[in-house]
Amino acid sequence: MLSTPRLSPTSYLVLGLLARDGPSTPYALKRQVAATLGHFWSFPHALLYAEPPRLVKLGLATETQELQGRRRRTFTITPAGVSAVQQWLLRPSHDSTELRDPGLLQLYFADLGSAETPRIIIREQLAIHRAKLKEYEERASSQRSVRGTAGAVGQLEEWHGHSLRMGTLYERAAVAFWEEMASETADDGAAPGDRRDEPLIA
Amino acid sequence: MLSTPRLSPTSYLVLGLLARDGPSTPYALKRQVAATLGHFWSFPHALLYAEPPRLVKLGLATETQELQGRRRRTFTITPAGVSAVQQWLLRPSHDSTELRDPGLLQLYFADLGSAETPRIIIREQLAIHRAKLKEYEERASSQRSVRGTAGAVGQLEEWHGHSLRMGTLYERAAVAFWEEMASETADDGAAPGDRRDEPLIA
DNA sequence: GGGTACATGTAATCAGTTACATGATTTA
DNA sequence: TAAATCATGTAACTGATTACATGTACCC
Repeated sequence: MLSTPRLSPTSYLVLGLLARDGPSTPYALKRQVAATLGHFWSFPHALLYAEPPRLVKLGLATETQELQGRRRRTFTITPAGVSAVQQWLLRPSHDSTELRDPGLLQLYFADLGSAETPRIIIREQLAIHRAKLKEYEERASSQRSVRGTAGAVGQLEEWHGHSLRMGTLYERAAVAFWEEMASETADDGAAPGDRRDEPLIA
Repeated sequence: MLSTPRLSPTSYLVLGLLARDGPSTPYALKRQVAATLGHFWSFPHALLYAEPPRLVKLGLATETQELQGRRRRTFTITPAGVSAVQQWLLRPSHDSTELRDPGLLQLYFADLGSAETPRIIIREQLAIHRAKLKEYEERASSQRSVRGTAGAVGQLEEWHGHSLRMGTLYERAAVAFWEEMASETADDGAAPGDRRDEPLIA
């Protein structure tokens, strides 16, 4: 397989799902994504309808369509597709993580607002990230309890769980970050720039 | 100011920089971004050339161009632009953080490769994130030492520092995550799915 | 004075996003 | 059977990415 013109993360997402779950409709992909990576890496459903046809054009998948009823389109990965994923798996992604946080962007510009602006932003973001963290942790504990009754889960689910674990760790870091911001901005009247670093021996 | 048609994060980035730094060329914006948010939220330079003209069309900025030499284009924020930023600052961003990590995507599909695939991915990602973390921490400590000699820095630089601090926290979380993955995959022969959760009392 | 790195910009493409639209199923 | 929700898809737009291209300053 000579280098197919650069595939995007979206391409590999779709290829990977097709490889793992077998022939799928875009809707099935959507479901799968929403339950896992979709929590912190959004792939709007239109993307998952648009990507498979691209893969077909590249010979990495094939398409069949129902003739009656919903006329669902089902996509199947080709051997070329499988080998594309496998090669990609072994090619280290040097593209670094994109951490696109609108709240952080606001904080970055907080000095352009009024004196209360930073506090408002921080309070909001703290609430948002705490909620998200809680959601992750609840999901994790419900997973665990299912496993508790049913015994060990397969390796597949375990890998799925990993992505959420990263999400959890990120949210924990985010909560810690915003809490730190909150304490620096606590209304002792001092603006963040006024304090010393390491005010206490850590 | 009636609702300008939805502005993107990029719009606010540019508006914010124009508001803070005064009239700027796209190149100046590029420099500024590269030194701060650009570390974890990429804004390719072409974007920073494309966005200001959009803002001009919306009446949020104005443009002047040198007539000789490099014919640089300089953009200035308008009062409408300033008020747009300020309103945005007070409107909580409910859009949640996008955490787009290609390495994590690979891990998610690691089971599609060979038996060694997970280990390879994990090793690579661990190296990458450790390097990035080190870079952040060195940058932070050099900042501190500058401050140590020159006294307190302005509030501006402090806010700038915040974004990098979030970057640092994220990288720490990432390193912790990949280390955890590494230890789960340590070659005791067990695949991750085979182990119990909480094998030891933590 | 020639090379190298910085500075500056545009054009073409393509991916991602929003919006729209409708068919099928479930539930009240 | 009406309402609500799930399922399925397309079209239009526009923002993001890549690639190209050239000018200017600095270094040896």
